[in-house]
Amino acid sequence: MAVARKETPRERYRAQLRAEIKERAWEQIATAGAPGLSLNAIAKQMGMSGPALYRYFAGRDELITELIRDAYRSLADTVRAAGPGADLSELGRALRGWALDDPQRYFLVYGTPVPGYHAPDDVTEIASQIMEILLDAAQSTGPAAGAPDEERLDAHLAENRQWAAGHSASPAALRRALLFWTRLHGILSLELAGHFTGMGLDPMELYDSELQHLTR
Amino acid sequence: MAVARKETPRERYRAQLRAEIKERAWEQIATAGAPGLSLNAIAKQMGMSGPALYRYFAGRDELITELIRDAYRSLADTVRAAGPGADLSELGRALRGWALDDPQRYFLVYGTPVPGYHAPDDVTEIASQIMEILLDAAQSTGPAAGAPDEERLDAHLAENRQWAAGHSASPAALRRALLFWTRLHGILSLELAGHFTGMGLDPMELYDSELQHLTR
DNA sequence: CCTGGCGGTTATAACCTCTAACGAACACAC
DNA sequence: GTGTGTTCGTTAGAGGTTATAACCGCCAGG
Repeated sequence: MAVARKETPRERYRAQLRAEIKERAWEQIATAGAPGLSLNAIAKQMGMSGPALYRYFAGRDELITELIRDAYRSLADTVRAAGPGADLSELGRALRGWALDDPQRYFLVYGTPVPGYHAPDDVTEIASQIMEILLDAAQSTGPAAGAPDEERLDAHLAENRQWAAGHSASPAALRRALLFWTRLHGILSLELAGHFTGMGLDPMELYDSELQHLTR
Repeated sequence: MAVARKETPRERYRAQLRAEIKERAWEQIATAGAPGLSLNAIAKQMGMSGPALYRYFAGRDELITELIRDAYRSLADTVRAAGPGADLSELGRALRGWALDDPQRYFLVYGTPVPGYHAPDDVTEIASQIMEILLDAAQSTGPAAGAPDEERLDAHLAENRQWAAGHSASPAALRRALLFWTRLHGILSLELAGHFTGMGLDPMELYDSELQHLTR
């Protein structure tokens, strides 16, 4: 254990209130999306008057950033919980479950960014942790070499692999991890945004097919 | 020619002003995203006072809806201009060019939706026109049958093809069109959102590889 | 005990969307 | 040419937001 000085009641209260604020924020986001989040409404909901929340968050941006951070952490925990030693199939199912569980949380991570916004460092840190788990799974899943029409991409990835952060994955594994990410995100993103509704097809069939193709 | 009664100066003026409002709106969206669009700011920029704009748009929502409509039309025009008779490669390049040309326009079509919002009918009409062009290209591009691991999906698509609106594409072509859509969107969406920045890889290599794989 | 920090309050500024009421200018009929 | 009605733009204002400032009371540690 670390030093972990006993928490003062004040600190406990403060942490608890911050958590409740975030709880309400998630509820609001679930029903009105991130742009519909209102500090004032949260405060009113909690029985306090507007500016009180500024004791706990520097402003709306900091609250949203905190929610994004939590969303990233939640995703990392989810894929971690599927492993270690999980293959891409399990990771894919875990990802889909996480996305469907709270679409707005997914959009907080992978949705339309605000042009000015820049993610804090620890968020990109978590993102690379996720990528590492993905790379582990990708390496232990499929063949180590690619088909002829994948040569060019594999060569590019072999030369530009700094995003893999020293991971020992083969170029083919790098490619699989990357395609896992982009392809599944493509389907999930369109599905959650409702672009499949009315088309009369089951996105899960598409998803599973892609997943099977990635792990063959 | 249709009857096309001569436009009155009033109508001309009105149309011109509506166009200018939309022009300013696009500028704002490009720099601050859709949630940062402000009718007041547009009015001030144009030298009029706030409520004047309500003569031209019923409100912020109608303006945004109109921009979404224009974005869809622009995308449809772009893919139409690549054809007719364009194959998936050309369509893919046209799509990427269109997306990179104005990322926020792309996000207006495929980005995070506002939970309450429902697209008007003519927008879904345009969407199905785009899908039809895609299906044409998909049918004339690859093989008519799928690999063994694509059987299940092809069967599902053969049974649920109402989204193809009576198009005569083979199940394999349906699958190619769908994967063209989801896979390329996956890459474009992540690229435009900046999720590749700092990874040190070229999204275009990934994109081209996927495109080549789709048309092989 | 008492004093400083913390949590909450109200007031206020500066935005925003949107409605209402008014005035001016224009187009059209006569 | 004159009247009349529609349209355009204005200001005023209600009600919402974020955010800051000033103030007050309470709890906690010295």
